[in-house]
Amino acid sequence: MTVTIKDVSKDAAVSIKTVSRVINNEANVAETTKEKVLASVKKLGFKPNKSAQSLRSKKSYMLALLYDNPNKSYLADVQSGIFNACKSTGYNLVIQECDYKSNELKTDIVKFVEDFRIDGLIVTPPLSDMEDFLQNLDNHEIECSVIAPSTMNPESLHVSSNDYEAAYSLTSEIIKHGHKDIGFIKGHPKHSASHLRFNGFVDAIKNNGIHSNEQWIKQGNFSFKSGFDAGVEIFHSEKIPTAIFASNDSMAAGIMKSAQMKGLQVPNDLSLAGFDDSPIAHQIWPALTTVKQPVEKMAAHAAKILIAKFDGLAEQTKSKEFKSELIVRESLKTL
Amino acid sequence: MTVTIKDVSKDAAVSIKTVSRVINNEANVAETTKEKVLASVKKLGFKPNKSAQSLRSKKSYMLALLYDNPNKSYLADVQSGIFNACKSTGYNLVIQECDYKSNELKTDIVKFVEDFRIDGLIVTPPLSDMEDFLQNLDNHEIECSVIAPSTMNPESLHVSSNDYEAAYSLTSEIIKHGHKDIGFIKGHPKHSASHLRFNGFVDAIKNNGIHSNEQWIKQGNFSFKSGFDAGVEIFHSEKIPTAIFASNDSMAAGIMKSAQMKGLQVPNDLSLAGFDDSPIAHQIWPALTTVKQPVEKMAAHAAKILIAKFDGLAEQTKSKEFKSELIVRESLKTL
DNA sequence: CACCCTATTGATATCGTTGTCAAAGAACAT
DNA sequence: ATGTTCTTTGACAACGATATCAATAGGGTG
Repeated sequence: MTVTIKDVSKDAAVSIKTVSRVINNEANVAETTKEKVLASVKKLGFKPNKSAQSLRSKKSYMLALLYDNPNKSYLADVQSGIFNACKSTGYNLVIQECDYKSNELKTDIVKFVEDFRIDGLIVTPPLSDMEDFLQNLDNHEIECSVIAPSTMNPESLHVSSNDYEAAYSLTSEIIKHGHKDIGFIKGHPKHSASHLRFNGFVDAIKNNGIHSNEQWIKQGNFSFKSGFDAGVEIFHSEKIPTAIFASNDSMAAGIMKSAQMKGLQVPNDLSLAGFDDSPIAHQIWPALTTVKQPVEKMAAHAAKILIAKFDGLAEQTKSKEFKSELIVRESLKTL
Repeated sequence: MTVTIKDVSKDAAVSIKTVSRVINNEANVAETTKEKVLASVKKLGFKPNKSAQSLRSKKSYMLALLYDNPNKSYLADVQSGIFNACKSTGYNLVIQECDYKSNELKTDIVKFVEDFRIDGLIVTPPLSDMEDFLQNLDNHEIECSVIAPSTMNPESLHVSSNDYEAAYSLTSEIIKHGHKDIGFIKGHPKHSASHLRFNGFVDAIKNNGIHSNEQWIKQGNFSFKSGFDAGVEIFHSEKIPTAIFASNDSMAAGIMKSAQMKGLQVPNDLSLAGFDDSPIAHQIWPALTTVKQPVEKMAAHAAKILIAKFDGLAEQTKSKEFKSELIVRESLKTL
């Protein structure tokens, strides 16, 4: 019925151990033997039994995605990227939602990994920004690949994006459109991306000789509501900015709502920019000027380097920084 | 180190087979023996090894989610529900993206299930509407639980929502607000939900003695763009409706954009309603009147009844219809 | 009391792989 | 020719659970 390693070994007239060596790409197998075995594998349509491999080798062939991020679109992209990377590797993905504020987080995750014998973790913000959490994983010798960590340990596996540069260039773009009175909504303080984006904004402002108004700089948390609230506050002040840069699209949408409720027209009375290019960016009117990160590619790469570490692939799969892309849409007007 | 069934059997002074019987809830184990074993299991913190179970019992303890749906928010909710249902059961979820238009879909999925020894499938729209696809799974004796199927075979496992009733009552609500000139944007023709929603609309219109204008009824496909295009067409006609009911929120957002570009104010010049209560529904201004389905709960139930079938749980977990909730927001105005 | 039946329990084979270790052969140095 | 090392290969045990089937104990029946 189902074809096993034994069938292959008979067909190829070698021992089962030799077949095992071939399918695991082990060294010291004669080239001719290898070909013979591979031919039989193909002919019989042999697929190694995951459970048996897993049982004997004490590997689960399962990666886990750790997240605590309410952004569904981001999560979907991350997942999609990882799945694609896993597709032909024999690894599977399980998803684990976390609570980054929980006191038991560290022990819970260690327990989770041990209970399910997870081979490796892929960690997303804001968990990727928690030094002690990552350190704890390291102490327990749990392999992981980190997406957008705050500090990039050259030893650890990670992928990052150029948030600082992207925020800098988006800010410059806003300035190029003639804006001098620019507000900024910060992201969730626990996400390192928030600080990178803010720093990019501040430096661009400074280097263009523009003075920033503290009243127009508000703390948000990446949620629509926090953007809305920030907007309400800003539009309540005596003088309002001509442009606002929100650290993500949800908050930008929140600002747009508060502006429209106040009777302000975007972009005529107020220019607006977001970050992430989430679906909402082009589903509202006017569509948002924003920055698109290759989230899916980043996640795929994070998975690839993790798997490469397990399977010892010689490929040049290393930690890497990805470039974002500026997307200028209707919400930004030239003064 | 890791504690096995052997350790438990020693500790409880019974055979390993008896331990196995207890952890699998098999019949014919004396109550006292059972308690003794469970005490040891707890004391030692024993967790059965998935791979070993899987190898011997020829079950993978893996469910797969089949989808071909661009709606990330819907997908995230479905996943989330399934994960919650799996949490304490020992089952894991793998996600499989499909192309419902592919000719090889049927064979690909059968191959996928056999290769990975998937125990059961959870099928989402539009795959759940493809009779022959489902029939093929049945022919291959592949277990599955279907979310929102077009025809509800009482033998099959499924969960459904009351799309027809919800559309009927949302339409009635619009009418109650004084609207008589109402447009409708149909959803993707391959989704049975599209027809249910349309039928609900049509019947509500009829039963309230209102005449529908064919020009205001457009075919969409659930995408933002199709809504936008439909809006452009409708607003191009000599007389425009006072309200439009779009079969989902994305399309409603598309209409809103086209309305705003045409200089029409929502809800003053045009009332709008969507369906799904996706994030965008409250992230645009004015926020959308819509219908919220308990997607997460539905998906969780779909997983539960599937798992119950495998594990033979006696619970009253059966196919079930879930009720939707009407959410009235700013986009609907009383004339 | 002998007999049968049922409920409970355990000894052992088994699932399909990889790990261990030793053997055989090739290659090379002495 | 002999010893040494390295490459290639295979026999068999092991991973940790469940399946099979037989053994035992207890209860009811004639």
